[in-house]
Amino acid sequence: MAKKNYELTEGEWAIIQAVWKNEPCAAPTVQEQLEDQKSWTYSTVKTMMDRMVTKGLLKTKRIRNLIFYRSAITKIQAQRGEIMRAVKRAFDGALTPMMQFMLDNHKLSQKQLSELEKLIKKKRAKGRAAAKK
Amino acid sequence: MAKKNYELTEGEWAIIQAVWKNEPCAAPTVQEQLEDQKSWTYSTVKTMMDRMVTKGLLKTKRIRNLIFYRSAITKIQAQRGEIMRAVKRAFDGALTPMMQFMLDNHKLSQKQLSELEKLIKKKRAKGRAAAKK
DNA sequence: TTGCAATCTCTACAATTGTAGAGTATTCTC
DNA sequence: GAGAATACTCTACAATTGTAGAGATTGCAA
Repeated sequence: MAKKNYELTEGEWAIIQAVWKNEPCAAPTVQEQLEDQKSWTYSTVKTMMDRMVTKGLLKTKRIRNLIFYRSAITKIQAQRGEIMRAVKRAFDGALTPMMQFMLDNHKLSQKQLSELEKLIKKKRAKGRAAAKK
Repeated sequence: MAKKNYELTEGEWAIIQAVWKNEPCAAPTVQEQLEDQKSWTYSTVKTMMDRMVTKGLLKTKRIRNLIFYRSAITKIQAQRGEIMRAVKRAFDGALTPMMQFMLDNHKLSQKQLSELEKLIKKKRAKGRAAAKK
C-alpha cells in the first residue's frame, strides 16, 4: 500500500510523544507524563488515546483488565508527515524552496550553518559515490 | 505587539493563495479560480472568506454593493507560520534538526544539494562579514 | 418597468477536536 | 468482605472546519 501521510493534531502530538517515551504504557501513565504540560484530566487523555487507536495511530493490548498502549507509527513517520504537510500547503510541494526559506527567514548561527554545510557535503559525496559504481 | 504565528487550515490556504494571486478581488473570482482544484460552491467559498476576515486573515472593502477582498497577511508570514508549526510540534522547536531531517529523509538531487550548499556558503560569508565590523 | 442574473446574507448541518463528568468494574487492603 | 483506590466505559458538549441551500438585493437589459 502507498505509505500514508500522517497528520497529527496538536493534542495527538503531545500524546504520542508521551507514548513513544514510555511504551508500552497505560493511559494513566500518559496522563501523568503530560500533567504539567497540558492539564488534561484522565478522561480527556483516555478519550484521545482511544480515538487515536481508531485512527491507527496507537494500538492496544489488554492484559487482564489493564490496557497497554503502544505507538502504531514511528516518530520518523510522524515527523515526515508534518513536513510533508507544510511543504504541500505552503511551498507547492517543493522541498528545496522550503529549505531555502528556512535558511533565509530564520536566523541560524554560524555554527548551525556550518553543521548543515558539513551534512550537505557528506550527502553529496555519498550521492556521487553511488552514481559512480 | 508580538508577531503572531498564523496557522491556516487546508481550506484557508487554498483561498488565500487565490487571493494573493488576484487581490483585490471579489468572492466570485476566487470561487472561479479554485473551481477545478476544489469544487466548492460560491456559498462555500464566501463563507470561508468571511470567516477569514473575522480571523484577520483577509480584509474587505465594499465598493457600492460589491465586496473586495485582500490578504491581511503576506505569503511569507503564512509560510513562516506553517514552518513554525511543524518545527514546534515535530522537532521541539529546533530548526536545525528539522533541516537535518529533511536532508536525510527526502532524497534531494545532486543539483538541489549543491544549490543549498551554495546558499549556505553565502549565508555564512554574510554572517562573518557582519561579525567583523 | 419588469424580470433575469449576479451577488450577498443568513442559517444549518455533519465531522473533528478538545474537554470532561458520571457511573461501573476491579482490585487491594485491613 | 467492605471500603477505598484505580482504571475503564459511556455519554456529552462547545468550537472549529468543510460544506451548502434558500432567500434577499440590486443592477442591467429588453
